[in-house]
Amino acid sequence: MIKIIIADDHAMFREGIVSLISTEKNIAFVGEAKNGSELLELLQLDLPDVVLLDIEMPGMDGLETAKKIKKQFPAVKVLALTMHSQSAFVKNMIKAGATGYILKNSGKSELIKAIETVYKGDTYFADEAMDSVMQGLRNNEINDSPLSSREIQIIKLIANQMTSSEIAKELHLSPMTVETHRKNILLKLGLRNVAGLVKFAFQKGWIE
Amino acid sequence: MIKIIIADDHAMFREGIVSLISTEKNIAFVGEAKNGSELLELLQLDLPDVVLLDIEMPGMDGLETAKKIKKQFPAVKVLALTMHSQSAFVKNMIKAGATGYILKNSGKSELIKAIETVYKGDTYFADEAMDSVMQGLRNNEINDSPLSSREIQIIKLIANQMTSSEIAKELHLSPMTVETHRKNILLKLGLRNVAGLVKFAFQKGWIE
DNA sequence: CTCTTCATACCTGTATACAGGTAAAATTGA
DNA sequence: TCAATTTTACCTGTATACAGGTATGAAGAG
Repeated sequence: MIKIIIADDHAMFREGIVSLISTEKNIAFVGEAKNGSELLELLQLDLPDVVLLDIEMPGMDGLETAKKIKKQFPAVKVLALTMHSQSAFVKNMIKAGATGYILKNSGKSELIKAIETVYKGDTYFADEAMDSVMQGLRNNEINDSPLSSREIQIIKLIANQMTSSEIAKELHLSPMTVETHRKNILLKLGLRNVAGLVKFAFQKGWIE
Repeated sequence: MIKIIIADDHAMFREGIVSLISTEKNIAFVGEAKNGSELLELLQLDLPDVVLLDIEMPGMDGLETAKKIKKQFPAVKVLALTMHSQSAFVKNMIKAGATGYILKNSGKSELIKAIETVYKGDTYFADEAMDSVMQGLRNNEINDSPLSSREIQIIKLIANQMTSSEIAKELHLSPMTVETHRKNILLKLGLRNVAGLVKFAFQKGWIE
């Protein structure tokens, strides 16, 4: 019997998945969480074999949560569950310790297969996700490091319609420095311009 | 017996909801669609009472789909199903003919209640959605985006990281024309640059 | 049939962003 | 403590965006 917990901010989705899996005899839900911190609390009470972890969640997101799980409960397998197949998401989740990655537009059979595979200690990655990573590697060469806190801070200000020189004043930096950060961010994320930056920030939930 | 169809691009979510509702004796699924056009095809074969319509879908989105349903099959009730409670989403769906609006982070009981309410011919709107509309009205949001359809089209392309000249090629226009549109958009909305533009587009729900 | 908005296109500038480097403190982690 | 990363800062260009105009044909509303 595989014990699993789901963490997703949408109740309807959680309940749907629980219902969908309920017919499976060798898989049982032992908990539901609507965000990362709630999940970590649950883990302290009862350890599941696998965590179905949504990447996009308000508050502590899937990335942070996965890191903490792997630190505090290394035995628990993390199966990332998301709508996006972008390489940055996938690579970050792998780094954070996820051993599986599937998309919400895959069906029940793939979900179950992924859970069983991850449970056995193997890795399971959706084809679309792997394709995306491969393509990213072909284009991007070296860069896949996540953003630093300074870079995130600057993204937020850019999204607030500020220019580099305004940001420089705000943070008591040289405009050159801000430009360098911008450049590095675009490079790391494989984006072209502010539009991509703001879009990314929105999808990350850094701005509303 | 209430006959319903669900339209959502995520198979996992669709299957989950079908499973969740399967225990209900007075509600039966008669179909599933992964986008708007697939849904319209299904409607030509068999008319359900209620359509559970996800707003965010690739290709023909929920808004367009709802309009077409109301035009071709006015008897079918549309219950909008989404993650967002922003007033722009809600208002647009109401305009498009939806008589219900619930969020994906509400639970099974609310979903069923919404389906039954809409089926009876009444309207059902999630509290969060109505609050958002009210707050929008309290501010100055009455001006239902004074933008023309061309301008909206261009905003979407800008948000897609395209430059003016690329957009010009895409739409078979002069780059100057695109620049003029950009300028007018910024002026109308009181924004400064692309960052503001993309942020606005996100808040309006024009991009995901 | 006017009046208005829309979509189209152009002009002259300046400001800002982007692309390609280099490099050296400061900080962090193993 | 030593290596890696982060944060800082600079340089040289080119491309793009932004600000300030003007203007004309077409479509729609009154």
